[in-house]
Amino acid sequence: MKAKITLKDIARELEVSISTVSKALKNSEEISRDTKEKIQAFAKLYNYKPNNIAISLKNKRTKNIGVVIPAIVHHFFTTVIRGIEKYANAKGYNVIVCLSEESFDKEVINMEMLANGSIDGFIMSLSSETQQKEDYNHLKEVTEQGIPVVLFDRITNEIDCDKVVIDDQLGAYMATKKLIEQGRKKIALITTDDYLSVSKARTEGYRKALLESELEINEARILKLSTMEVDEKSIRNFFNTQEVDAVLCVNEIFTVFSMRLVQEKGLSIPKDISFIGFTDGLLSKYANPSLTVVAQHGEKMGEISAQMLIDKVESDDGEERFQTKILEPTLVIRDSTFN
Amino acid sequence: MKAKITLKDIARELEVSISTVSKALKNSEEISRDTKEKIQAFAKLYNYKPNNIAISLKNKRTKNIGVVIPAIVHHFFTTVIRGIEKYANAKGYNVIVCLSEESFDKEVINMEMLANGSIDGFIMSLSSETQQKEDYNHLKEVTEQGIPVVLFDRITNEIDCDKVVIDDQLGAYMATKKLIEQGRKKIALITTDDYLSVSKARTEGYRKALLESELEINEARILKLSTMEVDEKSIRNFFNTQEVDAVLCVNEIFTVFSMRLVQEKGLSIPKDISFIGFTDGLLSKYANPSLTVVAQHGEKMGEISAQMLIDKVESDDGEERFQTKILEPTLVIRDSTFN
DNA sequence: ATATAGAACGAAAACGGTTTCGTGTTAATA
DNA sequence: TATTAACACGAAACCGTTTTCGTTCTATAT
Repeated sequence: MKAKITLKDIARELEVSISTVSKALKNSEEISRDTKEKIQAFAKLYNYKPNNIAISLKNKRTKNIGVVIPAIVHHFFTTVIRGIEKYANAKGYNVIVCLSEESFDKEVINMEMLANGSIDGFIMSLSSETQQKEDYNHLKEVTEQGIPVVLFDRITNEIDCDKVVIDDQLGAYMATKKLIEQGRKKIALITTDDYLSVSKARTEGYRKALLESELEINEARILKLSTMEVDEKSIRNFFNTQEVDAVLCVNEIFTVFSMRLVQEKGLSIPKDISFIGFTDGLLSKYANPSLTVVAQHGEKMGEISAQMLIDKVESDDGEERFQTKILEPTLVIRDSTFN
Repeated sequence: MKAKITLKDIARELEVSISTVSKALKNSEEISRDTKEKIQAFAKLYNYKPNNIAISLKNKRTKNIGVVIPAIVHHFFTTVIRGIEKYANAKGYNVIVCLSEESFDKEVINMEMLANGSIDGFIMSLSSETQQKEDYNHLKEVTEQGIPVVLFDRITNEIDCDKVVIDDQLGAYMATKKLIEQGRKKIALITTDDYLSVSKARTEGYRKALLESELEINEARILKLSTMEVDEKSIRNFFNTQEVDAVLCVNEIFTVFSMRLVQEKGLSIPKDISFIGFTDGLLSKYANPSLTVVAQHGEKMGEISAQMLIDKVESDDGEERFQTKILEPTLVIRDSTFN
């Protein structure tokens, strides 16, 4: 086991000072050709690499960015991470991922752990519990300490920081419009409680499209699930009591699950009933029939978030100007609707 | 913006030495009651938290663990991360995730970035390119430096370290046996090239089961895809030329894609043909019909990996004893096979 | 009154770098 | 020959902790 070699080791071995070694390795003009070559050769031979921690301490910059998300076993979030990784890595940053698992407390703990010097900034999406409680003190503290934060997807207006979202309302609006164009009249919406910022916006888009088309908004056709898990009983009951010819769901899982229920009842998709979901993940592509969805462009969202964060981190902090980037959702047409 | 307060700040403000503050905050016996109370009160008031980086430098321990995986948009890997997070967080560790994206070079770069002090140990699964090249020098270097490594799922025998895998051979064996028991005679295998350790093991399990049951092994019934992406043409061609009554696939995606193809041909699942896949993910649960799969227990795998790694990190390094944990796969029966 | 022990605290080294500011040597210039 | 500038290098501070080893002072024992 050959332990890591340090500047001190090189200095001792070559009988020069630590400063000389440091400068030589940075190719400083101050050091003579000969000395530089000698030191550089020695360093290469012993595979010297500066210690990141020491550099972080000196520079007060870790080159780490903290990502706090509610869950990772969700296609959307994994694509966002991928985008973040892509941009961050290219810029020499590492990504520390923490999961809140939709819990407020975990979110707070994770942020506190990271905020004590481990990272240069946060990219995060709020846990459902946090959005429910509307308690954002942990975010306030962090921003007040001057740590940059970028919020994506599940955001809040309570915090002044950069934000990246897709236009959820527009997405739902586009989807609903599409269904209306195809002659659907009784369009259902399966969503979660309004405390989730995205669900709320999507519900608004749905309503807007119906209003515009002078279709009645039948509240009974809006199913609000209190949890993000598939509440089989509620969904089953919904389809047993409501007669609908199209369904918009706020995620993939609700969609494929609903499709199965109506297929069991002998309905044909999209002949008798159409479906549109949110999130262009594996399920959408491989479901049977494949799903028409509102794509959220998670990877792009991750890249933009990372870019905004790193810009802030590396800027000389002159002014505090925050922006909110709103990405346009895209409708990906597949077989759960007509073309 | 109130910047973070340091020991030095407290010392200056309270007119004591830095050492006294440090000791007082750790409730050292050396410091008088009065002084301790005064310092602790002050620290709490200004919300003092020690700087992680400084502590890392001092202790030569970062409380970070590096996770290097080939991809994150894969259900299996996300469940593993979840397991790692769960255990690591409970032990006060943070998880730095790096993606190799199946690339050897990225894997090497990521490891080098992290190996210079950023982490206390690695948990990783090899990229396909690495397994193909069989070049493990980056791993050797890291282990030689005394950095603990735990390999999971995609492992190699070339490296002496702890390992966690499921018994892939057994998984494939169990699955194949199940199909045989149900009267299937012409069982196909859709896999990837053998350089992937897991694919190789699964192929062996498949062969073993057939041999045991004295069924012929028809090499034409084994489809080896050169990439992990869905090679639509090859798969389509395979089903057009081969007559089979059951299919074992090494992942979910191959399975659902194949199911669709045969469904298009008018076959009924599982009446005419059965399917079993690997990985108990969303696709399996929500496919139509739902998938019978060999569950890999990713979350458990992650937990165990984290446990093994942290044990090593925190042990006093007395001896170098490495173990390989082999988890038992489980057959999850759903609707793509008979019961 | 003197030696001694313990209490309470501070100085300084250490972790591994970077960087500023000397300083000694040499060579060029007046 | 004296002055000066350039060159090549080293000392030391600094980042924020922890920790060892004094040191000072007081109180007790002799």
